[in-house]
Amino acid sequence: MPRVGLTAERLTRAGAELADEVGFAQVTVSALAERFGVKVASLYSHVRNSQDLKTRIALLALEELADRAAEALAGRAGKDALVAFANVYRTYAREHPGRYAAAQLRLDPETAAAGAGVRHAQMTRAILRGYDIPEPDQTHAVRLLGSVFHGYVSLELAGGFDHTPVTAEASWTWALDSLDALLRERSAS
Amino acid sequence: MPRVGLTAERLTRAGAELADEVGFAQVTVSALAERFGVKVASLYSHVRNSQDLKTRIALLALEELADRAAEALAGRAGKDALVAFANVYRTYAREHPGRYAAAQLRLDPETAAAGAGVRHAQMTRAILRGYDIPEPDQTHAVRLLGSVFHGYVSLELAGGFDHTPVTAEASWTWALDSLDALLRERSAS
DNA sequence: GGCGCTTGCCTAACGCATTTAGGTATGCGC
DNA sequence: GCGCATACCTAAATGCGTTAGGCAAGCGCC
Repeated sequence: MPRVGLTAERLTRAGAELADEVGFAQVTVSALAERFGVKVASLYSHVRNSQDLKTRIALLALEELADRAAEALAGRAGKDALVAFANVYRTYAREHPGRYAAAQLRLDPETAAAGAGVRHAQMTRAILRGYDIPEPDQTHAVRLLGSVFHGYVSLELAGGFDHTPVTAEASWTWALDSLDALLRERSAS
Repeated sequence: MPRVGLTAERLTRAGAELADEVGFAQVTVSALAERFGVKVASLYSHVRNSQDLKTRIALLALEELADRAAEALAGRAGKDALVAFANVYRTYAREHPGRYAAAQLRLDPETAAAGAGVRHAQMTRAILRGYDIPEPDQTHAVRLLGSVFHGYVSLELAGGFDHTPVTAEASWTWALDSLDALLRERSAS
């Protein structure tokens, strides 16, 4: 019986792919073992348990998202940065629905802090630099942006925007235009 | 062995309570049977399977939410209606986190259409009557409102707004003020 | 009050996922 | 070519979901 060469990272990546294919909730130790042509128990040498595996996938997704967002933000400011950043989230969720669902996993605070969570917070705040909004409004604005991005993407992914002549694209653009106008309104200048 | 008097409705209500106590994901046929002091198989006379049970809980939550929202909207218009409606969602999610999670369950289209989903859509649109927004902007606005409500509540419930001096309350009020201003801006008048 | 019938709840059994304990053999370093 | 670490295995326990079939509770009827 040849050695497959499992590692925690390979399992995590394969788990992420599996999540995109069949949904994060359907990611199971058994399914992953089958995908590698290996017995279930073998995975427990590399991953503590099912929860550990899911946490790793969540952290991978958060990392990937943060990387994409950082690249999108580079060299942009103002509305340009806002739109680019927002589109990273939306595109990632559409391309990788399973990973996006994984990123929503409730992590215990230390795990979240150790991961890319901090980078996300910093980047959202960075967008607002172009709008020059004083505290505490800046924190309010960070939360509003996060809510709109996450809320819109969730509802769209859940199919909430189907069955209407008005496209999800158009509403997305409208929402971003509105947010931009709103932030300019709240600017200190 | 005395008859307990199980019905689908009693199971659904108990399931909803259980969801609020331990989380929707932890609502299981076994746990529910134990709560009634009854063997697991007995539930299958009243509920088709685990999925059916979860669907019933989701529909109950959607119904309750719609009822509360309808009551909040009665006799209100404009920003008053907006704030009241938004607070119904937020308060419900805080009081009944398990039920709120249940309401997010992916339902097949016919089930969703038969339930309270339509009422929710109609009520969100009703809020906008006070702002007199023409189509297609009205649809865009409906989606933006839904995104903010759902997104904010989700993030707050996930603990995303802890660990800062700025309270979640203040940001919520700020967000609603901003939405009101934005909608007045887009009004046809 | 006794009779039968519906049906609420039961026991028994199977399938599948998770997890642990302990065995085997592979292939790297010497 | 040898030894050792360890990658992967078998075996077995546990727990949840689900189905099939049985017993008796309590209602309706006389």
